Amino acid sequence: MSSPIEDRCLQKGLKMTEQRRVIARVLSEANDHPDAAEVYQRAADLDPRISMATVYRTIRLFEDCNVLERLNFGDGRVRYEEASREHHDHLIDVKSGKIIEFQNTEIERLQREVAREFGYELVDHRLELYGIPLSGKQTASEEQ
Amino acid sequence: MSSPIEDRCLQKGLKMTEQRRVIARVLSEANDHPDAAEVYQRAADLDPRISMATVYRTIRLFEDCNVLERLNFGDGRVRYEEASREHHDHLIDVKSGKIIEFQNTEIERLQREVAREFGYELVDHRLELYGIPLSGKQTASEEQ
DNA sequence: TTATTTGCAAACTCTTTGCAAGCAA
DNA sequence: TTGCTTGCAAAGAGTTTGCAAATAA
Repeated sequence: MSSPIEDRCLQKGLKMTEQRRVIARVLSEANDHPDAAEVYQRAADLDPRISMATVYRTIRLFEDCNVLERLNFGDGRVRYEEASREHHDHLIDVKSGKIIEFQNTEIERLQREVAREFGYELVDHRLELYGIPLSGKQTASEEQ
Repeated sequence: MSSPIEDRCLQKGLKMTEQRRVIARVLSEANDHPDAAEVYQRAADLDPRISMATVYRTIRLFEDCNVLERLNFGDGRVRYEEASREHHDHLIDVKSGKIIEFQNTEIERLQREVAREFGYELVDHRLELYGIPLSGKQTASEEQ
């Protein structure tokens, strides 16, 4: 039983050890944005033969292979998510910590425009919105 | 000779030591986005009686008083800039590391709209654009 | 078989903290 | 004077690395 991340590693010719398979599965199955310690926790639950050092080495390997994306919401923890998924930005609920993923093509278009105004071609961007729930309103998402 | 940050600290009733005055001046005079080590370097050049611990404590103090803003461009270094200045976002030249500050009210409006769609009131945001210079073009800014 | 990967523990980097001495108000 | 601030060195948190044993291909 392989995971999407494992498949991408195989395509790239990486040697797949049991530890890497487990970590790939943890990351593929994560619907949230775990940090290294959380990845280790979940991987160790599946297979206790995994060490923290291997988690760090594997995370870095996956990053270098562009199968994993590093997130940094400025709270001191580096978090990760699968990189193969469709592009999106993040809306963070500052009360609960809940993270909502969204896309907005109009904002993306304006970003390219801003970059071009300054003489640049946009190659990447990072957009995070921080919000508090509107009073008396149900939030529009149930994602974690 | 006081600096804008020192003035704001005095308004807030902070006890101003020589160390705090020097660090405030370093931060007020910085046109770039120094990290803690760079702040220490510049402060120690002005007054060798300053320790790294004091730099960290003072940076935190200034942050808590909202005279200093924490930046995180995802390169593993936490950087700072004076918080009293007008709001802006950052365009990072990935070739040279140059950082350009910009404002775009249309993007900001769309951000509030996105947040509201999900049932949130936008309280903060972080937007960073990463670009490479358009070939054959002069970049539109000389800022560092 | 053999080059790569792993676990362990030590090392490293960045940041925070306890404490006695120093200083601003 | 007196409570806040400092420098120092030690402690923490998070991450990386050297090395011998284990393992995928």
